[in-house]
Amino acid sequence: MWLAAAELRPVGRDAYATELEAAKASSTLQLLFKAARLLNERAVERLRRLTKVPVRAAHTTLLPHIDLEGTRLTELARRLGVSKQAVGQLVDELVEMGVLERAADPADARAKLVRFTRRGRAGLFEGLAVLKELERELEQRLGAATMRTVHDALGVMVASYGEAAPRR
Amino acid sequence: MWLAAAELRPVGRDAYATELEAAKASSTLQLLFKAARLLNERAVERLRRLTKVPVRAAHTTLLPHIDLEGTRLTELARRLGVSKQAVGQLVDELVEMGVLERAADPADARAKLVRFTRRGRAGLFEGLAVLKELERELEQRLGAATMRTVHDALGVMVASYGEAAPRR
DNA sequence: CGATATCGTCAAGCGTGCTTGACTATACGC
DNA sequence: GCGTATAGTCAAGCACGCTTGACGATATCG
Repeated sequence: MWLAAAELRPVGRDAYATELEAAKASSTLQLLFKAARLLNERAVERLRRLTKVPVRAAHTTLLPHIDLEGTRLTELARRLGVSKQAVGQLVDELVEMGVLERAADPADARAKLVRFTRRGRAGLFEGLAVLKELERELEQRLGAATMRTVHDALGVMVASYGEAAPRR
Repeated sequence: MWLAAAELRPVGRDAYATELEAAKASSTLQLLFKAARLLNERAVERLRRLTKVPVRAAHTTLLPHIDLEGTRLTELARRLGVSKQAVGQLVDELVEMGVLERAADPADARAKLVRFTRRGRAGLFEGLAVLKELERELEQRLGAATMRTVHDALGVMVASYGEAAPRR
């Protein structure tokens, strides 16, 4: 759109040449943002349609941090970098949906272990299957070698820019 | 974390083998989401520190759709796929920050053209510079060839999964 | 001219994802 | 046993990014 704009203004074009150059040079990151947003939308959309569970992005962020034997709320909050109350609400919703359950922690009577229900585990498989399916589609378009390069590059990016700062 | 969990449960490990496989296979997309989130955070953070303008993600989504000669509110809403009222509020904030201004549209007395102020254009340069800087950092880590492969792959992803559905 | 559509704005409200503060129950160190 | 820290919950509230509805002003078409 910037390019189009500049083309409409023959006067002053030179003044914006640098700008356009910069815009073009920066497009890899803009592409990254856009690609992530689009793929995330597609994944959540497919999963919702598949499982009839009104799962949201916040839930899918939470789920991978739950260990199979169960994880304490406080620990989840620590891993996510948010308050335990915030996580508590997400867990409430997922319990309501039949995905998670709370069990007493045998090691500590104050604590409860948040863990998957049988149905939750099944849904998890479906969720992973959805991601896998999207990845297969991408791999068909991109080729295995490119896919691998992209994978490794993304790994480097994540490693370079670190994790969410832990809270309190 | 799934891996660690499975390792703690020697019994039942086979039952989760498929799951773990799926989780590993799906990690390219998870990496994509994480990389996009981290890089976006860094970019907004640097820009804010640099310009002292409390710019948010919603603003940076809006700005690239504003043509240099100015763009109507309705047109911006159409391009973004949201209501004109929503865009109006973002524009209000950016006007308050001194980044944008509203000018009468000579072609239509009902309409106003949203466009950059001088200072806004300067800030835009800085914003692009920040992205460019982040990209340079990445390119140093990844190498030019990989960077180019990633760029093209992201382009394919965006093209494959299309644009935001236009509203009304 | 008049009917109708469009541009921008005012107002109110909602869902999401968080926060802080306060409180109970249990654990643990001295 | 007692003081203090920790796990989870209840409650209230906030910022953000949106929405819908209504309206005045201007444009456009017949």
